[in-house]
Amino acid sequence: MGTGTGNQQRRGDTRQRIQDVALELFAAQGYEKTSLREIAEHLEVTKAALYYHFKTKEAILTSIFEDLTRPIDELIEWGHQQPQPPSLEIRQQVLRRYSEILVHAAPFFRFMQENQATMRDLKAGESFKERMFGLHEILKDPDAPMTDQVRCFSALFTMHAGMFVLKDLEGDPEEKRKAILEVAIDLVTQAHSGD
Amino acid sequence: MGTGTGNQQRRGDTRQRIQDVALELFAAQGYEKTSLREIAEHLEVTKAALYYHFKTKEAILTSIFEDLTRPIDELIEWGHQQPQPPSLEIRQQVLRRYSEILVHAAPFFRFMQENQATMRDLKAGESFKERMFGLHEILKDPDAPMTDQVRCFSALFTMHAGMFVLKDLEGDPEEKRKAILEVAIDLVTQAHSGD
Amino acid sequence: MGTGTGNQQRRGDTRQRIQDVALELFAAQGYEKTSLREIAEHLEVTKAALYYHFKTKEAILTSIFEDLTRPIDELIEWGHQQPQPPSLEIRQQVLRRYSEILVHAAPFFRFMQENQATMRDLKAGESFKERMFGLHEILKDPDAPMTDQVRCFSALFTMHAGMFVLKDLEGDPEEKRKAILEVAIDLVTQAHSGD
Amino acid sequence: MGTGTGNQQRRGDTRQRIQDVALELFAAQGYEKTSLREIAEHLEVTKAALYYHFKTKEAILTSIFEDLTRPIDELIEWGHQQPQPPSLEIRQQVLRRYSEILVHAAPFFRFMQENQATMRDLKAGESFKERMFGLHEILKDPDAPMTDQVRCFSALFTMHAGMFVLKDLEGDPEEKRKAILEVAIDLVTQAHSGD
DNA sequence: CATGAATGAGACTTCATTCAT
DNA sequence: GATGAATGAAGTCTCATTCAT
Repeated sequence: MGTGTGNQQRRGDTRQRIQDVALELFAAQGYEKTSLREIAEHLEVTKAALYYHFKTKEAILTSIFEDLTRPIDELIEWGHQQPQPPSLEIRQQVLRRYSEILVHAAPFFRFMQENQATMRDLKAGESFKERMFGLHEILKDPDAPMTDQVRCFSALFTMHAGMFVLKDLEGDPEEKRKAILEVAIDLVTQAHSGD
Repeated sequence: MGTGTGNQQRRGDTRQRIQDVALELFAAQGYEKTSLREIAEHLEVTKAALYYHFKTKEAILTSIFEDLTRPIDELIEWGHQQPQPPSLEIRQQVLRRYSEILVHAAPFFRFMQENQATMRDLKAGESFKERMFGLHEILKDPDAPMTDQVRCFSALFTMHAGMFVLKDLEGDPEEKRKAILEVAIDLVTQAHSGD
Repeated sequence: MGTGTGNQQRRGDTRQRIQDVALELFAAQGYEKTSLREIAEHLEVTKAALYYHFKTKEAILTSIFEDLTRPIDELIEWGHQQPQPPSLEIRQQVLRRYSEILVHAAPFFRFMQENQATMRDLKAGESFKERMFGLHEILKDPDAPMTDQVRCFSALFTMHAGMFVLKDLEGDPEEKRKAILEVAIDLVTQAHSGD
Repeated sequence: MGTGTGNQQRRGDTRQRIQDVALELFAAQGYEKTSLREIAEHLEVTKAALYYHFKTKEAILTSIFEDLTRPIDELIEWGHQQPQPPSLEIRQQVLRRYSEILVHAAPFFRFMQENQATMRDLKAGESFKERMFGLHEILKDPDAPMTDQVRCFSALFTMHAGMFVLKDLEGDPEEKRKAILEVAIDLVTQAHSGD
């Protein structure tokens, strides 16, 4: 707040700071309702500075997306290297790992969840859907009945929606997270046992 | 509907037509990315005409919301008149009815699902969340363990997400819908039996 | 200039006034260096008002172009209805008429002459070239030698360039105009007599 | 060109390379529509590097102008050393030399022709007009009638416009060039003989 | 010789909204 | 019931330019 100092180690990390602030605001207000002016003001930079680091507004989002989405890619890749169809143990581990990923980048996934309409015609949106299907791919058994496939999807979505509900529902967050994961694991377990 | 009325049925139903077109566009592109100009053009009216029927853009959305959301209110009310905690039979019926509601106003619920960020600070958004909690209220048993409560939420979200997935997943739509309902019912059944 | 009045018969003629002011400024400063802000200020309107009447900046130019270019189209059409190859009398008359056209919309043609680079990739620019070729078409004899064809082009360009030179060269404007026309007519006459 | 020098010829000629690329782009797109970013990218340098070599964008243009315009200055100077009024032979030679000059720096003169509006308020633009009048000065006989003076101007402009037409008109380029020169010479010849 | 980072000004454009008719 | 005309605010983006390193 003082004048003179404050913009200390602000050297070379501007790009990162833009991403951070942008995500924060995108998550808080939505993508469309967040203007570049706002982002710039939060950073105490000019709008033009943003354009030095990113070609367009969408590019900011895309870059965030790429960074925060990488763990999912790695999870999918790992999944594909496991024997098919996946054992129950594998499935459960996929969910556990995914839960971990969601928690570590919660604001981002909340954003994705709440801005589907916006993302729909952005390249990043397409990629995200692909990743969801990718996850489903490694969870499901293609020869299982439709209900079991739905269960796998349900497990995924339950965890996503959990993100959104966690905030608005009473109870201890960590306990809720565990309950959600348990229900999700239960779903794939049932999908496995063939019920 | 009558015979021989020609296009005079277009008299006085402008308000309805605005709602229809607006919903169509909101669902297709999102709320923010749909401008009043666009809506007016689709209707071959001027923007000013919209303002004769609705005070603001948000009012259009709100009015749609109120119309399409009424069945949920009725469902909730019905639920509240049943003995508490609800029997399994009741719970299942709530889901069946809800599924029916979702299907009959699919574009609207798809819209709600994909525009959460936008809805968040609109009054309608708040109301929607309330309704979701209302449904949860009549599904859940407050004395059941957390996992069971999550299962009830999961049932609800699975059906919502189904709306979104139905389009992009292979398979017969009707069959998918049934599978989704089945999984949801299964979830509340487990919640009921106490694990 | 007094306050209060001044915007009298400004009813419904805004579109025309935009075109007038725009042409004036485009001619004085060039297309790119004339901003919509400037045009709006000259008219004491907001920028947004311009957009009520024209879809884009380019559309303003295009509309001016279409209005002021029509006489050329008519001349070309008239030319095409004459017997081919054209008699000397006809050729001379084409030039005389063209001279008339240039004088009556001098600022516009001066603008076209001085903003070729800008016009090149605008649709209007293409159309203009077409018209020039159209005029050449009705002036030239396709079987005459190359030099005679060049003479016809030269006649056209001499008149155009005249527009530009008239201002900066000493002498009575009307006299200069006549001299230019005479030289141009001379050129097509030579082209006709076969060198 | 030498043996074994590799790309070290790129040392110290950056200034020249900037001019080359800039002219190329100015000619292709116009001055205003060519940004320094674009120039820098074509050269695989940063914008800031341009500022090491030139003080402003306009300075780049000016420097090009000065280089490519020198032959005209020399021609004018040569013309002024000839007896006045100029003999027909002299006049013809002026045109022949000018034609040569135009051809050797065709893109530049094309640029000048197509960017008159832009050049108007640049110093370079003024200089160019002066040079054109300078050429006219050594071509014309001040005591001849107005039509003959126009003819001299026409000869000049015909050659300029030729530059522009050459591209878009059918026929062998070299043949067209000769025809244009012939017509121009014809014009000054007539101007000389007194109509 | 040249780059990386940033700025200030300003461009075109779109939007929701208003109001006299 | 609706239109024509306009506004004020704001948005995304581009540009020429600067300066410490």
